[in-house]
Amino acid sequence: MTVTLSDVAARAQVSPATVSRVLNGNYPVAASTRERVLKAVDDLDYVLNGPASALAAATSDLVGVLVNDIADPFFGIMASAVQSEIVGPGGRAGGERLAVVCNTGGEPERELTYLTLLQRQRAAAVVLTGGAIENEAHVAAVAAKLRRLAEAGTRVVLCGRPPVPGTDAVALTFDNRGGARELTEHLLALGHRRIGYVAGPEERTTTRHRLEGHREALAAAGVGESDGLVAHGSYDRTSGYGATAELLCREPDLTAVVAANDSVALGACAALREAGLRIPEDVSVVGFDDLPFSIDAAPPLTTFHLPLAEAAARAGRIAMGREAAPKGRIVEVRGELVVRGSTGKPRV
Amino acid sequence: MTVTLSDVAARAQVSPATVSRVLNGNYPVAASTRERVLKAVDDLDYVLNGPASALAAATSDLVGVLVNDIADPFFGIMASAVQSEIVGPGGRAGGERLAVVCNTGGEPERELTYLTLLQRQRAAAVVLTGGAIENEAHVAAVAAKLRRLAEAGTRVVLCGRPPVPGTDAVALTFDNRGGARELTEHLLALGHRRIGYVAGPEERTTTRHRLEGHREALAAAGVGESDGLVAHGSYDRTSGYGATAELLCREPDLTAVVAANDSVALGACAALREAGLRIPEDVSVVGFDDLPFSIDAAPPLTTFHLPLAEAAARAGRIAMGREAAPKGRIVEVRGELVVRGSTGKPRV
DNA sequence: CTGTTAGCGCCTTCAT
DNA sequence: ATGAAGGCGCTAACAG
Repeated sequence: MTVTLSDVAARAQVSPATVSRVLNGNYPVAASTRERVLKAVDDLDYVLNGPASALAAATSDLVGVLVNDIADPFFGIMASAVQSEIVGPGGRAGGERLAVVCNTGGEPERELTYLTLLQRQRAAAVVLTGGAIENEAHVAAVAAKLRRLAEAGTRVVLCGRPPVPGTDAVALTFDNRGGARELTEHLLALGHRRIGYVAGPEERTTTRHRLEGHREALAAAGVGESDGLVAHGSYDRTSGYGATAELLCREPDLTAVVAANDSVALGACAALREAGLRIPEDVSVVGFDDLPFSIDAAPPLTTFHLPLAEAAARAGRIAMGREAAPKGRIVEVRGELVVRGSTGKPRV
Repeated sequence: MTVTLSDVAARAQVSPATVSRVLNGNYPVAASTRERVLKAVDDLDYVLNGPASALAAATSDLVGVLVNDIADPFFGIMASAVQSEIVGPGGRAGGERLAVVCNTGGEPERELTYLTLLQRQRAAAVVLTGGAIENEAHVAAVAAKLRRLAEAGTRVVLCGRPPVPGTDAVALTFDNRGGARELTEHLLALGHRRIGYVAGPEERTTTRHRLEGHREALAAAGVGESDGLVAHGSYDRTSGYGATAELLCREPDLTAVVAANDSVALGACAALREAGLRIPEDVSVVGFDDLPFSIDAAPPLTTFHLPLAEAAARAGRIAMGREAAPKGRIVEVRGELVVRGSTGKPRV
């Protein structure tokens, strides 16, 4: 049989209540008593029953982290940072709190399913990372879920996505629009005029904001954009490869490609190389996010650096109530243009 | 107040037990009754109380995944694959089961702490990924913990680490020794004789096995290895950069560098380039794992491909009892040498 | 197929 | 500072 609190109590010759108090450390207990209890715990190799505690106390030490795909470093970095900040009351790392990572794959239903599952677990907090899906019905459904979670005492923080109307979830947004603008301005300044854009999936805030930034820069420079120069795909290398090949077909005179993110940019580079084009001599390429591998790519990627780990760490602290929520409950996290070898003057 | 099972029962005019049965779907219930219950659930926006269920049923739908660092794609890929296979009884993806990702940072105490926390949660299964720490006391402690978990009904699967003596945890091991041997043989066949080795942290099975494979190849070729040609560090780019610079100092005539993994290899490449050496004309470099970014590196990395996602998916299925454990409870996952642009003949 | 009856193991007032 | 008692919300026999 599994050993329970009362077993420990019996062995330590105290009441179960006392053992509970020692274990939770949130109530005065005589030092000598504590010793005895701790010894009994040790002797019996006792481990608290989480579900029972959670049921009785009506709270759990689970923290949900929603990501599109944890295999993508963009999300891995954020998940890691959140995790490092959700240490328990003791303060020791690897502490009491457990991170529940949920791969939504960017699918609306799974996002909702996981939110429900987290609610079911009575999660202490939930951090939603990455861009949101921009579908009216879905946004409303998410808002409703977040409201329920909040009512149940779960703190909700968004990291990398815009605030959800109708909720008071804290939002740390990324400067997607500004970053994209800077990247395109960089290309324009170099003299590029025929610029292709490999966008992410439609109906995503990240996709839209980055594309808007790009268009703002073009408009400001008085450069018209033919729609033929934008191709949508998913946020991965394969998609970048395919979309770029397609773009090249439609517009062989392209001198630059703006990619939705770094992975897409690498796919774009591969496609360009296969078409016999050199980077950046023939075509310049820019990414977005500045993931660790960007600096080691061939050539190193010009991109927009997002402080993912810092932002997610902050999200984690806010989720834990260890840091006050920002004024107005929303903050934009700034990034920074990083110029490397993948961009240069256009060929003549 | 939060709505409970009995509220639903009352509204549907059935007993709580019946509601439980339709919600768990593991017991015959009349279609009409089910309808009524489901409607009540919907009307009331009812969400099951996970801790309460777990307590009553003595099992939870939490699955632990231990990783060194989820920000590292090596672990991210495995965590993602495990996650995709732990769908609940319903079979629908994004199902009932939740993955608890635990970043141990490769620290022994945190590994034990998380194992205890998972035991506390009455996790349905635990998957331990990546190499293990080779410290006698720690191995014994882990073995004891795994035994307790198993006793409590938690299925334990190791993915990428050797079996733990004294437990009957299923182990999917990686062919680290064979892979390293093949990589070094590849270099030897090209004519290299002065080969540096940038190893991972000491006291890790992965580090030791890879180093052993390397030495086997050298020995088989009758090439002596001076200890000055091995440098230890952690499994990341920075460490690879530093260790390579150091190696270069000790042995400027190096014609090849074997790195502990792909990230380390990229760091090595950076260090070599900064020393004015071309890859592979002056120095060849090989990595290990074949992470996605390896193909886009400059130059593309020659490495040893490990089917991480497949292996972890299998680990996930075994952990869920959806796939039978292999004979003898241990299987070696094979990899494959991938020759790319980072290796060539040594300079003359 | 459905209702009744006991707990699951712990936390938490309320006393002492 | 400690003990006693009730209940958190659900599941799992057991009847019927």
